[in-house]
Amino acid sequence: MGIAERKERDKEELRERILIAAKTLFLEKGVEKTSIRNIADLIEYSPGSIYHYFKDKNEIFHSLHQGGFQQLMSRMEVLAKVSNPMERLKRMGAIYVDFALENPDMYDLMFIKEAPMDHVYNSNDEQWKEGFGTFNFLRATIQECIQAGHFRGHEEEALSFLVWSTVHGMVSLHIRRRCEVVLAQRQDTIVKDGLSEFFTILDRLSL
Amino acid sequence: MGIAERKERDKEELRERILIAAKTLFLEKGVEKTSIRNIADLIEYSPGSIYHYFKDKNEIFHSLHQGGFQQLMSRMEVLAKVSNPMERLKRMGAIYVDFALENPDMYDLMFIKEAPMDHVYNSNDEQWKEGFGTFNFLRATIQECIQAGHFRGHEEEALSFLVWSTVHGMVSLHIRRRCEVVLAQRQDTIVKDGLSEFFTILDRLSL
DNA sequence: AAAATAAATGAACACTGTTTAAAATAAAAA
DNA sequence: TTTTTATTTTAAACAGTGTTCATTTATTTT
Repeated sequence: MGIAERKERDKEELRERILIAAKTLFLEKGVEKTSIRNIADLIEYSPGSIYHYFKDKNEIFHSLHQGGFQQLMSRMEVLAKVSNPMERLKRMGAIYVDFALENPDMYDLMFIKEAPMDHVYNSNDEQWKEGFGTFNFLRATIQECIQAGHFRGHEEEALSFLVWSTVHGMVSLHIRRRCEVVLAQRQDTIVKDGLSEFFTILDRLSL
Repeated sequence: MGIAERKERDKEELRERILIAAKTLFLEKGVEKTSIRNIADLIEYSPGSIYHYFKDKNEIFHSLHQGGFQQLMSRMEVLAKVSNPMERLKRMGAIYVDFALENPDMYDLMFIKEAPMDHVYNSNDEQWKEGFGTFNFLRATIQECIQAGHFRGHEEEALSFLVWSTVHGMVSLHIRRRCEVVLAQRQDTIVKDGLSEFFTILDRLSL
């Protein structure tokens, strides 16, 4: 009965090759400008054959996007060892920004892109609950900060939203290229610089 | 000599009709999914004729994009009367958020939607840079705040980017409905609440 | 009325995502 | 081994895209 299993493995392998090719091209020239024919060319198969492994182009995005939340969550795991909540909060922000800058297309799919990904957020997708978990982790950390005497006068939920918004705002303006004209001469460092300004503010709020 | 002028007016009128049709469709189904043929159908002209009034699709987007900035800029004009820079900064944030919440589609077009036109951001279009006058106004205001003794230890440009990012982050997460799952019970107020948390932080940084 | 000018058109080109009937290949059964 | 069955891959086709351009249509000038 090893033949059926080998066939299954072969099929899974080609599926994986499609995903790798798609990811390569998405990162190289963007999702919209990558065609099914481009992907097919790269793996040396016909365009039609891709539709044997994925329903459509969106399903390829979705498949890659699932991996995205898993990646982000696994990056956050090192924070379990950071006992100081303020330190944890800052390192959380750094991990979030790093992830976004290193995987802009993935981040785009996860937090910026609209319509075709709506079903992801309405479904009981396990990976989405992972993302939900990330925000709850932020809230818990901020709650700890408050209990430790920081952020006096602030409300936990709204402050958590504000913190999330701040890092999301920076990386999404960068990813959608809204700071290129306005901050042309320091495109590469502006997000990191903004983050360090944010850390300065957080430190000042701790006193 | 009134004939030439009438022709000029007619031409300008058709140009305007193209823009209105494009705006309608862009906001309705997105820039990428709106075709030149769609626009032509709506104004009951042939697709080719649109190229008599705009170099390409990018130029149509560009034109609408600028109009949005002009709108936002005109709302900011009342701030000229606010002499206290910290007060001006806060009211600027409120105007920005209000504009975004009242015109989510236009905001989407201006700051969130994928901007397919590379040449726009790479060009040294003077008029385009005018569109970003709002950001320069923010920078000037923060510069004034620093000169008045606020934001000690902060760097003006990076801080300006951070402030912009914070308000952009909140409204864009709201517009793209990323807080619905995570903050289901206070969708309607979370942006305003987040902004008020932000104001609290700004006040604390003034001391 | 004829000539010159400007505007609008529709067909064509090279792309896109996706579907599908047919062909090639591999596996199972005779 | 040969035939039948199932699967995988393909090429062609469909309907769409942005854009170009020769041709037609309408308007203005002579």
